[in-house]
Amino acid sequence: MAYDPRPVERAIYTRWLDAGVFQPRPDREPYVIVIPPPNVTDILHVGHALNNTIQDVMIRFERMRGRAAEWLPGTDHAGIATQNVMEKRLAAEGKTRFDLGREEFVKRTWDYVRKTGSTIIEQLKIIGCSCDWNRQRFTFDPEYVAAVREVFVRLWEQGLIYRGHRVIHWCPHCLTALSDEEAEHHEADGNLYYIQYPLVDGTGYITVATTRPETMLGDTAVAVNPEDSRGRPYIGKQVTVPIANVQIPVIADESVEKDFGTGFVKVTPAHDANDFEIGRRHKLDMPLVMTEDGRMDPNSPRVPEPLKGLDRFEARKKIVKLLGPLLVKTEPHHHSVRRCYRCDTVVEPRLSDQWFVKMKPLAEPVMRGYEKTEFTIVPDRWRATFENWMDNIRDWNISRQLWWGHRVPVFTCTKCKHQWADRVDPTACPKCGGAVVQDPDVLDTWFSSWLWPFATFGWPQDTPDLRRFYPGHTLVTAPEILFFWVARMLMSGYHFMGNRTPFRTVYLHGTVRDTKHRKMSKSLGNGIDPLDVVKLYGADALRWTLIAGSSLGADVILDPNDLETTFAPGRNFANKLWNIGQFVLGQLPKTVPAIAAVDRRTLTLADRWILSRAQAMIRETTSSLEQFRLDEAAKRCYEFAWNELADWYVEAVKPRLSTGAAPEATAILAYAFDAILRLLHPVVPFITEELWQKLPGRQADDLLAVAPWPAARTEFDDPVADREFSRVKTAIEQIRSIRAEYRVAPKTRLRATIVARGNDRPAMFDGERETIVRLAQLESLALDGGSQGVGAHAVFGDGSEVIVALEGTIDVQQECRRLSDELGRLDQQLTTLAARLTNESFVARAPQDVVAREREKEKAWRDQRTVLAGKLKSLGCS
RNA sequence: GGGCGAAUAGCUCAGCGGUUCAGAGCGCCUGCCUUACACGCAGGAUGUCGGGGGUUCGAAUCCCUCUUCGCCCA
Repeated sequence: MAYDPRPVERAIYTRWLDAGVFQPRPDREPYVIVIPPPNVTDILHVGHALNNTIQDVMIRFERMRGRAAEWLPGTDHAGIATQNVMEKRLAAEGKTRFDLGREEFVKRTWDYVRKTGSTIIEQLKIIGCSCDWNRQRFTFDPEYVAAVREVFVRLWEQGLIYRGHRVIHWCPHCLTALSDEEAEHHEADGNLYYIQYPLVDGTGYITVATTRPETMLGDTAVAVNPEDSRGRPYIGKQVTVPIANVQIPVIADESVEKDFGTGFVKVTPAHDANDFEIGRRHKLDMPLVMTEDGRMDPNSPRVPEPLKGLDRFEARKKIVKLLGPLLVKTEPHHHSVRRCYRCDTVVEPRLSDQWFVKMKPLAEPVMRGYEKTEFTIVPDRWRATFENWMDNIRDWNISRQLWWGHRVPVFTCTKCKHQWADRVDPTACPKCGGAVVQDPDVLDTWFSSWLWPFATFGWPQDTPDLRRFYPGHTLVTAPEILFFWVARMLMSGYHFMGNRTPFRTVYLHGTVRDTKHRKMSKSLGNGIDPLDVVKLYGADALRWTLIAGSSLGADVILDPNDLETTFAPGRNFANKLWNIGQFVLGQLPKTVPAIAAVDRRTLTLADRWILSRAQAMIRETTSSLEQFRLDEAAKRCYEFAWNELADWYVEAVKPRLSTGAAPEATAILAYAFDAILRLLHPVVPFITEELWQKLPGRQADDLLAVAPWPAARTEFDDPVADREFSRVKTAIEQIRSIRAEYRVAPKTRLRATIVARGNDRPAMFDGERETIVRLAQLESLALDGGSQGVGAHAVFGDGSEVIVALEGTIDVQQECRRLSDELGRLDQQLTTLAARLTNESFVARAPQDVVAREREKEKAWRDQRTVLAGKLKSLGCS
């Protein structure tokens, strides 16, 4: 029967919730993760699933290790995104936010958020996230709002917030300013337009090159590099801007690139950040020629009649036409264009007044802490990127021209113009008693989420939570928001929390992409809905596939068009685990001896082997998780469960179990299965919990989610058993291989002989005789070296050999070929080995243990060769 | 223009100086419903580890360079 996760998962999650196991236990050392808060209007996509599964694996691991695991969940209010959603909804009613007015708009948004804001939170539960739901936070919780305001006022008082008049990134669709990080670079194919500006003195023209002709209406100069000899005769002269029909000077400025275009560039200080700097240096006028929504400003005297109110891209086309012969050349030009990260609209650089945070004073303590490794970034290839950004940090534009957000707490007196930031809304000017107006803008959403690691625990109050859970331990997120969020959290943490880092490790995971390596996105329609996957194959299968399929920091490639193939690894493994469980549980009596009570002298080789393998698995899995190598941990468990426990041990003990009198076997089976369930629990929590509940000896309120993490028992380490049982496996595999090669029918039982080399080998094989007979489908197994008869031969690495009796079916020719192929392969290996060992430099310069190992290898191979050659001779092969 | 990363089996990826190291999963081929599992079992095939140069006794693994792709920053 195939495993059906559906009836299991929901019930298990409810049990965990009822038992309260997701809350941090008292009196334990905390282990803290704060969730990267998803947007309150978001629905779960597979990127969230990856991000949160990684966090869940870590938190479950540490919880089982006995830590007070605190995984704080929540959402952020997502200013631009949420406002966009609301405006779209209003548009469906044929309305705009301006029809409603600010107050009503915010009220409606709140209604919407209250209704739908828990969607993504509920979805996290479906994929098994073990967050501390009692401490769920929202960046608009009253306490959080107070924290944001406190931070703003403190920064204001510290002189770290200022009003800046400069060119910023403006989104004409969202109608707000954006920070540098929110205006994303995109490669684009455009044109470079060469335009002639006539000299006022009538002596000719100056040709400028531009990618954005529509901005020429706002030109206030033409600039040329002072080093550029082509420009010298013209500096100081006046030219006429075509179409706008205004006269502007030709100036010299060092920032102009001589190699770009003609060497002459137009300067539009109000619509280009570089030009703004030129304008400032030369005290140029800075006229805006576009409206906020990206149309040519009808009220600007520089915009001629036919262009008034025209969209900027329409205006570009029209201007190109109007220029006529003044447009001397158009050439294709590949360049980078900034787009709004929320709506993908091409960003318009725009001169305006905004609130900025001075970043240098905030960045410096972080970098000091970074140098002292108070926090680390994994994988560490991101270090360079982080350092570069921090070292070249630029001030942060925090004002947004939105309605949905934390209102900027800056107040201005209408009478005396006094301006200040306040913790409470003032009723009158403290200086003159005049009427007061508040700044209409709101704060960047990141200006609230950068406080997440401490504002969620009650800051600025000195709460017990804050004392206990700050600083946290691990932050798990995508590299895309390293600057947006991670760097800024570090800054706020060091600044407001006594120079202490908010977390020790920043774990940056990869991006989920489709098979064409494109980021999954709604607009491309190449996304995978994690809930579809859960419905089809279960949350465990989803989690397994994401975790086992992505190594540290690597991108995850999934095929949205073939969920079956994509998630087969997880589904198959869950099914396998389930069936191992069905078998094991079916075999175990009501009470099973504790592993510590087992008399080790009575154990078989297979028993000792699986116990030894279990210890190796415990150590390696634990160590991999400690190093954030979740994929390695998952795969190591897979290997034990499937390739060691199921394929070999379970098969080996079946006969003993069927006698009903093998207490050691049941104890070992129970122990090994219990261990694998514990180690796998962080990755596949549902199925492991379900199976674990059914193991003998469980109390009604026992839960795997809070069961102790296994510790390796050194008394079961058994290198001899590891080695010897692998010989048994080899013997079985060789016989199976011979069977397949000679097309022996599966049900036919054969006689075989093993001629064991080495003093204790015969006894060792004798001890596992039953296993070999059973798993190789033998009729009998001789170990005395006699009665070899006619048969197929194989020689192992240690010189032991096996002969499978095949009277009648044996083909001597084929047998000769098999064995001489084998001999040829060995000879080739021996040749390279010999070359190495006769190489004086190797013997002299390679480490002694390597040389010794090579010598041993040579001896073993020679023995093997001798046996093989003898075989060939006795068969009469030429 | 600067920086980072990737290139290994048909696909998705491990391995990142020395054990038969050329691997896993999926796919493929052959044979099996062996009473836990056909989402399975057993047996197989498949790669000049992107090209070229170098360092080393020894290189998928380190260095240089080229090509292709991706990301970040100007």
